[in-house]
Amino acid sequence: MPGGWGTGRGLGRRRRVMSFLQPCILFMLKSGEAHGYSLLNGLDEFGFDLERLDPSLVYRALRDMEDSGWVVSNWGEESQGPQRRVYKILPEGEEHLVQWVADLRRTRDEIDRLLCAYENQSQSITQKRKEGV
Amino acid sequence: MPGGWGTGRGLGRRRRVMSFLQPCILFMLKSGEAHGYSLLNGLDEFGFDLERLDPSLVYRALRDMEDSGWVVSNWGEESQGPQRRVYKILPEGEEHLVQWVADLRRTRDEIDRLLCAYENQSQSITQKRKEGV
DNA sequence: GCGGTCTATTGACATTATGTCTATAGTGTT
DNA sequence: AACACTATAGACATAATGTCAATAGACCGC
Repeated sequence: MPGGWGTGRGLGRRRRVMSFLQPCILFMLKSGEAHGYSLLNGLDEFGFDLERLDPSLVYRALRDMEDSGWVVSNWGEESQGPQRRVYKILPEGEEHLVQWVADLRRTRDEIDRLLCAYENQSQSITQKRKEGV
Repeated sequence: MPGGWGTGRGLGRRRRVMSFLQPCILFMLKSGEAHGYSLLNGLDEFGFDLERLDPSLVYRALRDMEDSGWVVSNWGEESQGPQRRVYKILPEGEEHLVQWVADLRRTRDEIDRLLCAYENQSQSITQKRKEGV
């Protein structure tokens, strides 16, 4: 949603989030600050296949969220290895996550509606076949 | 999926369908042939807001699906009003819908996973507060 | 018989979201 | 030194959507 949404027609404000990436990362940040690489490795919990997931997507998501004002970063205390940028969630980010969750819930319900309709239709066909119609 | 998916990294093959449009239309076409405008008006059943939904999206979805070989169209028998292009689902379309449904089911489950995690976290915080921790 | 409204479809252009590849850099291992 | 692993960034390509505007027949009212 960088920037705000159009005013015209469309699918309704905006297409639902499917790129789960941002909400998942935001959610992980709720339990404490972290740097990109560790967040990347935590994403398998949400169904991401780390073999395929390109790290640049995660870093981009973080930068975008920082531009949106949902998270802040600073270069972490030097430990070992290369410098790491440590991200922290902001109140704006928490608020946004609440909305995102509500949106995801609606999305799930809509998917469910289609799935139910699909299953019912298949079932009624099977039913008719059983009844010899 | 026009054309096939990349071979590199990414979110894993492809991002899940969220633009529900194509699967919903395909599903409606399962119960009988129809033209764009009537399909458009049927979309409110799936949670689309017809006030906002730009008709061109529906027509484009239909053309794209025809290019993909999932539906065919021909100009309907002249009834009244302007000419209408009548779409029919093809076996390839039905097969594709099956895959789409499986994909949607996975998508829903992944959303559920995040939602559950989110709810559990909020709950455990409330719990801790109750316990005075 | 002209203007508005509803049905019906199309095309062009703009913007956003994603995917893909490559570069850079420090650290530890062999 | 070559390699693998941690860590991040940038450029470019493509796909998915959104937005606008044009076209056209039919019907309704005045």
